[in-house]
Amino acid sequence: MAGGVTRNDRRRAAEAQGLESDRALLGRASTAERVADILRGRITEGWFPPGTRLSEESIGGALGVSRNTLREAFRLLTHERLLEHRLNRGVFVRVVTVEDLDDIFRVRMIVECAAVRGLGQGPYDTGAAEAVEAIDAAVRAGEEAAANRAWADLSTANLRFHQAIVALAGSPRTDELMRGVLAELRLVFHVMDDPRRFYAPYLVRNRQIADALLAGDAAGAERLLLAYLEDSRGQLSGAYAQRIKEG
Amino acid sequence: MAGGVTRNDRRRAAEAQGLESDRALLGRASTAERVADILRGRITEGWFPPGTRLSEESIGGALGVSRNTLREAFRLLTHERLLEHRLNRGVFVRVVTVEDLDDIFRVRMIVECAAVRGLGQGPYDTGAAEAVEAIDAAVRAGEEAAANRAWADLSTANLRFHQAIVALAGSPRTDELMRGVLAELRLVFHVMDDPRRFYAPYLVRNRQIADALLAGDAAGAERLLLAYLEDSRGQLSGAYAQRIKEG
DNA sequence: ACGTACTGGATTGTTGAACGATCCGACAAG
DNA sequence: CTTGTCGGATCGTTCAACAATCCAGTACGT
Repeated sequence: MAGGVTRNDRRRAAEAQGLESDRALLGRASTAERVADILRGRITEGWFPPGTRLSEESIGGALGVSRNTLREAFRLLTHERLLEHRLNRGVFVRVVTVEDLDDIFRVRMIVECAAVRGLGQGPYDTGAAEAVEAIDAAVRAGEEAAANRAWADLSTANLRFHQAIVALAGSPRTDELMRGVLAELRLVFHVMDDPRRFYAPYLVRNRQIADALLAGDAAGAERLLLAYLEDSRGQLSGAYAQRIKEG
Repeated sequence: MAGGVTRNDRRRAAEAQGLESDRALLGRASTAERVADILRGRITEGWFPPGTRLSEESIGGALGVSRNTLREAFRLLTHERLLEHRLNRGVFVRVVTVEDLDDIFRVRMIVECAAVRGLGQGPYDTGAAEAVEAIDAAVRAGEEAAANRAWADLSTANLRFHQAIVALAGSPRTDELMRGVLAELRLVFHVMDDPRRFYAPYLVRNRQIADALLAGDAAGAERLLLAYLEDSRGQLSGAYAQRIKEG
C-alpha cells in the first residue's frame, strides 16, 4: 500500500517517546465502556433524575448502539450503584434511601479517618507528600470556585478534596470504593434544592483540615475530619429524609 | 384456569406473614448471574488456575448459553476482580500481584480494625450481638474442621470469621467490599502449595479475638487483630512473592 | 543468520432480528 | 371492592453474521 503507515510503525513511535500516560486514552475502552461514560455523566449531572427508567430501546436508539452493547453498559453502572436493575423491568436511576445515606457516611468515617490516621504512623508513606499537596490544591480550587460563585465547581472541588484524603492511604481498592461512594453522594445532592447550602459552610473546615495536614498534625486533622463528617451527616440526613418524604 | 392461584394471592399471603426474608430466593437470578455463580465456584475452587483464559466459545458451548449471556457473566466476575478483561483478547482468571496482596492487607487492616473499634464506642450497635455470635460460630466451625483435618473447611471458616468481623460495622457497602477482597485472597491461597500451613496457626488467635469480643473488650480485640494481620501479611507476602517468581 | 513485514486463521467486538417470558395497566365479572 | 382475564410493552435470551483485532508462522530483504 502506498504511504503505508503500519500498526507496528505507530506502536514503535509511541513507545519511543514517553507517552505511556496517554495510552489509556488511545488504547481506548470498548463501546460499552464509552456508553457507560456518557450515561454516567448524564446521571451525575442530573439529566436523568433518580427513579427514571432507562429504556433499552430508546437509549440504544438515541446513542446508536445495539441493545446487547447497551446492556453491558448498564451492568457497568449497576455495579457502580448508579443504576438499579430490576428483573424483567429494566434499569432505573438509583434512588438513594436514607439508610443508604447513613451507610455512606459510616463508610466515609471509617475510610477517611483511617487514611488520615495512617499518615502519621503507618509504614506506607509512599507518595504521601503528593497526596497532601493534592488535598491542599482541592481546597484552593474550592475557595476560588466560591469566590466566583461557581457552585457546581465548588461541589466537585469538595468531592475531590475527600477523594484526595482517601488517597492518603495509597490503596487502589480504597480509592475505587470511595469513588463509588462519592458518586452516590452526588445523587443525593442532586435531589436537594440548594446544594450550595451544603457545601459552602464546610469550606473553612476543609481549610483547617488541610492546614493541619500540612503542619504534620495527623491526629488533629483526624479529629477535625471526624467532627466535620458527623456534622455533615446530621445536617444532610435530616434534610434528605424530609426531601424524600415530600416526593 | 382451574385451581388457579393468582399472583395477587401469593403476594398478599406472603406479605401477611413474615416471609420477606425468603423473597430474595424467589425473585431469582437471571441466567447470567447463575452462570457467574458457577464460574465463581470453579475459579475459587481452583478448577481454573490463575492466568487461564476463558474462551467464550468453549465455555459458552459447555454451559449451553449464548455468547452474549456469557459475556454478561464475565462482566460480573470482572467487577469482582476474579477475572481480568483484556480488550480483543478475552477474559483471564486474575493473577494477583504482590502489590495487590499488599493492598488487600492494607484494606483489611483499615476495615476490620475499624469494625472492631466501632463496636466499643459507635452509636451503630444494631445487631452487634448477632454479629459477635456469628464470629464465635465461625471460630467453632474452624476448630471442628481442624479436628477433622478438613482443611478446605478450615479455610472457608477462617474467611467467614473475618467476614463476620467486618459485619460488626453493620455496613452493607463494607460487607460487599470485604467479600470481594476475601475472594481475591482465596485466589492467592490457591497458588500456595500448602494452604494448611497458612491457616492452622491462626486458629488459636481467632479464638483469642473472639473471646475478647465476647468479654466486651473491644480495644483488646483490636490490638490482637492488628497483630494478627501484620503477622499474616508478613508471612504470606514473602511466601507469595517467592512462589510467583518461581512461576 | 537476523530482524522486518506480511499473511492467514482464530477469537473477540458489535450488530440486528427474533421469540418466549414477564410485568403492568385496564377492563369486565363476581 | 376484590378477583380474574386480557393485551401491549418491555425485558431476557438466543442465534447468525460481519468487522476488528490479535497471534503465530512464513517469506522476504539485508
